[in-house]
Amino acid sequence: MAKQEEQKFVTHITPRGEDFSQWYTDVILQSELVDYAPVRGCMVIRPYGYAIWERIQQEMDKRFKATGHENVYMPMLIPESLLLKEAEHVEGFAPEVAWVTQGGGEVLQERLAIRPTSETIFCAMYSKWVSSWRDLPMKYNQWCSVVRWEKSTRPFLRTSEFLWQEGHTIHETAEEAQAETLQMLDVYREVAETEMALPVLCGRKSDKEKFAGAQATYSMEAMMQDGKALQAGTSHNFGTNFAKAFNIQFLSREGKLEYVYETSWGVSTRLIGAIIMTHGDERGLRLPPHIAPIQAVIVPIAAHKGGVMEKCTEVLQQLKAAGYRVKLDDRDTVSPGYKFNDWELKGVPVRLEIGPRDIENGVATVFRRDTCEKSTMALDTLATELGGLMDAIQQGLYDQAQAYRDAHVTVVSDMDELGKAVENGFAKTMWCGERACEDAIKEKFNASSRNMPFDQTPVGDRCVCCGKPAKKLIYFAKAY
RNA sequence: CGAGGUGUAGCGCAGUUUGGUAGCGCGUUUGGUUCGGGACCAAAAGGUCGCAGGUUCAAAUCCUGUCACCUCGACCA
Repeated sequence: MAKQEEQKFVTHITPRGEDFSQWYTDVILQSELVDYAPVRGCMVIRPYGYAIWERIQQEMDKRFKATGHENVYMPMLIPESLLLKEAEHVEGFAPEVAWVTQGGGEVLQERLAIRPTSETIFCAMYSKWVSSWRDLPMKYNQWCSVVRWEKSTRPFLRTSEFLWQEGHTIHETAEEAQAETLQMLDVYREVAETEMALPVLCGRKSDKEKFAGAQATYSMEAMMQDGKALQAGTSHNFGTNFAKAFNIQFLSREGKLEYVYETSWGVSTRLIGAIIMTHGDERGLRLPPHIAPIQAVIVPIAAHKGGVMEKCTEVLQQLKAAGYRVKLDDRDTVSPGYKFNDWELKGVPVRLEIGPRDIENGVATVFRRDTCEKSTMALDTLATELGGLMDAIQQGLYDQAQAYRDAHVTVVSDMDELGKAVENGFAKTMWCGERACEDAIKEKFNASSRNMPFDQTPVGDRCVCCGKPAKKLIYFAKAY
């Protein structure tokens, strides 16, 4: 296609290569995922954006249930005294907590925190609910929003209030808690890879980067198209830290009073940001078929002509019956060309054009969003052929993202190389395990340690920063 | 909190240097013709120029103050 023609499609989005932030903002606003709220640092999630979140919820929830978890709901307001019980936890969250100090015209005796996370209130309830080893494990999850008063915000990636899921579990033994921690990280990885087509790097966080109050934090890290890292999900093992602070005890099989072992894990609407910044292109979003709220859109051509709308409706019913999420764009106020661009911007994986010419030939013109290629498919076998196409798009997006990620991970062994590597991706390197070296890298390159992968096959024997004997294989990157 | 920037129609902006009738593009409304890659013609609606003072015959424009938002740092999923 000629260059000028190509340009026509994207006149209203800042080209991705020029200013990635601006591209991101243009895409999320113009595809009607979000709008800015009249509240500091908050966003409004519009129907199309929320539909993506619902898809993620469905996929996650399915797996939570399958691994024996149940959904509950905890209050949004947490008494200050409760929040203060675990010292590290308070220290970590205090600066970004929002407080309620009065209600109904009265000043409260004890101010209430708007939850920045719900460990404390889950702990308060668990201490009440557990008395015997027979009560364990307790594996609860909640879908809710939390508030963190961040200094700077960006839709989906960091907002003052955000939607998420937080699982909180308590167990009889350390081994069980560790297994739960790793299992849930693996659930996240599996959903990210198979449903969202996001390749992720899983591993353990350094002590500097771990969750406030955790014994160990594990994360999955995704790479955005500007080379920056996005922490896409975390799973924490608290050991007995919180149990001791909140006095969550049970009588063991041996009749002894013991503390429970606790975990928590969460993913947020940040995942939507990850999908956008991983798969998006010059025309806007590209949604993987598995999580796309609309998998195929039917655009009638010359809709006023006899038989066109009838055929479109027929195909709609046929595909719906086959289990696809399909939409017929029957707006009569805009031209087909406008619709093409509109749905491409919104990332719908497949577009079916049906006009007089197609009907005459018994076909639909099929446009796939990932490659922007057009072909035709026979109308009578459309429902089955579409399945193969969806799979190809799902896989294509994953492969493309993985190839990009792999091409932007650089193995480095000294600080100069590390500095260059984090300019356009991740640095994979060796580390002595000292906080001082992480601080130095942060100071020098504004990059942080992402995680230490489970596969610790060394790429050297010296710390990239201090040169002392290395203890860990680790990733460094600039992060969102 | 440090440094920079921006506030004019629903959105994006011009106008501010040199004070003098409030402008443009997109969108919206109505009618008509169109419909295989962001259609066209005609008509119309839409503004306390962020807010408060001041200077002036006259302020979007000059002066003072103030508020909000954005970008980059520090902090974070």
